[in-house]
Amino acid sequence: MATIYDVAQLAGVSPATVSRVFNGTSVSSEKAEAVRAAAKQLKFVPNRTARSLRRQSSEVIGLVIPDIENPYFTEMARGVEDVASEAGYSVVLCNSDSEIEKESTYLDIAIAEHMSGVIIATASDESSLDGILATGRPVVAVDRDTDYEIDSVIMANRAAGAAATRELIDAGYRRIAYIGGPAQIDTAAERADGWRDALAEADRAVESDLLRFSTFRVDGGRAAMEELLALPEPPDAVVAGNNLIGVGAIQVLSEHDLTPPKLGVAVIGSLPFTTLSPKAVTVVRLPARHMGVTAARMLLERIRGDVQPARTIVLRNELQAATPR
Amino acid sequence: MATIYDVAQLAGVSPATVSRVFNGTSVSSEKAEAVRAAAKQLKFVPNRTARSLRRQSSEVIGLVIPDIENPYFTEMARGVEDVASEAGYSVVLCNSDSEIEKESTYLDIAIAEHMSGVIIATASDESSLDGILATGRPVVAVDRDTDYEIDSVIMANRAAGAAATRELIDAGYRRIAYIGGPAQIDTAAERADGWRDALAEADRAVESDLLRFSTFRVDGGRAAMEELLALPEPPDAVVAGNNLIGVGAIQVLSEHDLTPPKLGVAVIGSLPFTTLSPKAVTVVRLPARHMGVTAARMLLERIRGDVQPARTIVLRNELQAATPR
DNA sequence: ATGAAAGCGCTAACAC
DNA sequence: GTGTTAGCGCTTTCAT
Repeated sequence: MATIYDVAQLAGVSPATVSRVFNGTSVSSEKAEAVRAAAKQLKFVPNRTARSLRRQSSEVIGLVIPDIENPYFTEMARGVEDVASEAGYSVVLCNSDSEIEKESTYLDIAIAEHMSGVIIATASDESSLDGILATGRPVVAVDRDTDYEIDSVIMANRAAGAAATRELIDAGYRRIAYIGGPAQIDTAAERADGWRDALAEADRAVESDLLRFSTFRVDGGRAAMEELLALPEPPDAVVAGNNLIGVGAIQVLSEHDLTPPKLGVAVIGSLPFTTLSPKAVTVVRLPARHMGVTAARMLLERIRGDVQPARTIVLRNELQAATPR
Repeated sequence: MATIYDVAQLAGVSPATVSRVFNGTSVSSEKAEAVRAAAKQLKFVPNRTARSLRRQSSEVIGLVIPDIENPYFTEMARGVEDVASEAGYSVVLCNSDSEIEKESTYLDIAIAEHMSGVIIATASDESSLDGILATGRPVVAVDRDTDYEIDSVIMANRAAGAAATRELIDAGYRRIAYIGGPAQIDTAAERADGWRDALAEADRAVESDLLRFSTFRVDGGRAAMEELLALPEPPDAVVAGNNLIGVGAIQVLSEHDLTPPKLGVAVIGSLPFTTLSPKAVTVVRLPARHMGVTAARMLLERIRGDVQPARTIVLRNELQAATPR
């Protein structure tokens, strides 16, 4: 691997000049040309490690998400990546797997690798950002809000839960259940609150039997749906608290020959790769990519030195209603 | 941020001793204790950048994939990650978006960041690994083979194509189309060869009208399926060259009220998050996670200095047949 | 505008 | 077993 010394020697200049050429500071155009030619000839690639060590920062941003196999998060990752790479930053994707330990390891890596900043969808409300924030690096929370005074981009979860539920009410369903993620995750709780809101608003009883907190994964949706169907008085409709729960629930319904809209289904979040008719299921789309884009922009502003007070941006969701039955 | 010098001073030892404690070389237990105590007190985190610069390597492996939104690749990423983190390595996920330029940027980053090795599903057969291989870093190819003499883990693509097709033949379908990815991507071409094999084996004519090369994405599957249905003599079954093509094709079929098995469908790769009855579609499962696991193990062996000749591992696929109609 | 030189934090010879 | 020291490749004062 060629270094700036090799390039400097070949170009007949000092290493400092080579560095300047690659950092856009003023260099006479002849020397700059010579340096570029030499660099090309030697296939010189600047050593980022050395640069980071010297500068105490690197043009890398960390993106920590709880489930890399969830299309909601990969869609968000795309948004982050597009903005970041546009600005010359690369994105390191870290999968915390919803485990606080893994999450904290990745956060340590972010510090140790001198990453410029971090965008994180926390694994739980126990997640600690103390270490990374102590280094002064900017951190932006996405999807899930935190107790820290940091920028965050979240969804209108309560409104989404209410909109989904309302849609099923309007379609004429009577007993509407709700399957959410883990109760201790705020987004799950808020969406469930929205479900309650909509039921109350329509003067419906809120039966605790019909409220299920599960996992934000397909198997969670499956298990909860099975339980609901086994109830003495099963529901005639269900709100799925996220995309994967929706998939699991619909799978179970199909197996029981209750494919929607036989049993009404509304999903908070897009149904990934669905092969279902879009008319059969109500979808409250969450703008995941947009969330990523917004978070990345905020982070870049902070990296560039913006010091205004922490902002929280709440993204509106879009209702894609099924046709009433 | 505390450095080893701070720790050394507090513990009353030399920086080298601190380094030794953190690298597991022999240090008297009293001093080791003192160092650990000092490190804890100062919240010392070893600076990976400095370590990498010095060691000319870092415990990070790069994983370059062409589509982060494709569950096939994220499933593979999980496999890689599980093995890597077990061995103390972290994984940096890079999305080339099937673009050679992005791919080569990420490869440059891998070099510049001193990553220990790279696992790559190449964007195309034009992909150049010259740069990264010149550095002596191990590279393992996954999913798509390369012209380089490197380890690779690939699927039995031709066999998968044949198995999928054979299943439709056995189920009694007469005109079986094939929708594959871009013809210049080997995996796409090989799977199509399998389709030809199976047709020939059954003494069926191979009509070029029924062979479509598209993209490996949902929209590609949709477009090709629409074209096939618009044919004067449309097919009565179709083989989808990958998971996303399968999703697109089934979407179009559902819209035309031809939901499988009305029109037969076989998919090479798992149908992600499907809500379809598993009986309706033949799936030739590709062991993506296993591919990731295998590739990661091979890479780690190479990183540890294994110098045996390049190996190619071909993974068997599993047939999950639909019930014959 | 350019060069000389110090130093980012760590590791690995090399001495003792 | 432990300390001293050079140096990984780069950026950035400070002179010139």
